[in-house]
Amino acid sequence: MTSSDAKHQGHDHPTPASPAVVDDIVAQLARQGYRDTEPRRLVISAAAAQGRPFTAEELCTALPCVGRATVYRGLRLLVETEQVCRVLLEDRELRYQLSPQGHHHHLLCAICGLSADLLDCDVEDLLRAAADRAGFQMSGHWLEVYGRCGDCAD
Amino acid sequence: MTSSDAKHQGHDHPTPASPAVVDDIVAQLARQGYRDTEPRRLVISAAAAQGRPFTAEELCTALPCVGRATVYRGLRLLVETEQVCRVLLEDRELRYQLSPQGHHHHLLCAICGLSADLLDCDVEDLLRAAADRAGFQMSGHWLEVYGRCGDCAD
DNA sequence: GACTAAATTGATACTGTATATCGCTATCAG
DNA sequence: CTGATAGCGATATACAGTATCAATTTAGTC
Repeated sequence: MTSSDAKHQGHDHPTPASPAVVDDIVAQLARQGYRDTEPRRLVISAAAAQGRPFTAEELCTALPCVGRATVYRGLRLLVETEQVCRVLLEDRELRYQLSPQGHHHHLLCAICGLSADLLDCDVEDLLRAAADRAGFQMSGHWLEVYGRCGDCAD
Repeated sequence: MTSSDAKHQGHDHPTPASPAVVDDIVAQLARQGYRDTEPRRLVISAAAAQGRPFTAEELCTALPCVGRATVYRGLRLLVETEQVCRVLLEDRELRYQLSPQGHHHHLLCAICGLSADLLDCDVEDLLRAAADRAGFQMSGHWLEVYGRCGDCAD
């Protein structure tokens, strides 16, 4: 498995974020007019170090030197610029995860929290057709899939 | 269109709930050991009177004589007994809607809030297969589809 | 119809998540 | 260097939903 794999690593402890990843994201933001600041880099770095979807509060705890509001603002910016996507658990808890690959869905392990990306699944067309039949013009959708990953399966 | 149609009526004003519908739900609850109480009936009646997905707070406002906690408890009970299902808007606002038909998904109009049920869409199998390919054992999913209904389309 | 145990209610306090405010600071183009 | 301003952080606030608990209501039983 490589770091470019769709599956997000299942380590229990965050792995240190590669500086290159952080630099890359900062560069993306700079291209859109956003400044390169220390707190923002810390947020990006901490986000990148998570092995699986994380909550905003978890980042706040991991970054006691960065203000809560700044963590939330940073995450919001990363979502808006599509560097990070939001993941919804079954209990409606909102989590985040670094993934710059554009629109996709997630497989979430209910046991260990591991996330894998569903890249090869074309629900889009199916939904659009079903929407058509109901007289709707589809514009978007929200989909999360829950289950057990290989390691946590019975 | 009949009242048993999958599409929920798009009236702007709540239509009075048929007492038969309320009685039916109360009977379902009674079968499971839940008491027939006045506040509970009011919650059910108000929920049934909504033409489209509604929030818990909207019910609270519609029922000033019923305590907030009771409205929330009533809704939770109705969800647990599958008389009402939960709907998630694009902004993550949680809404509810009467629909006793078991598992299904929703088409939500982003303009007028109208909801239609997606009954003839088999995403299940597609998702399960994709999950399999990723080494996951699927146990559930959350899906909402957004768009514009016939009346609100361009 | 009265009685009793248990379910239910409602006022209120509380929790957790997220945003708004606003004076101060850091960034960066010129 | 320097000024305009994006960004910061401490804090207040907003909001949805749950917990608490004494008082009430229900649904059977006598």
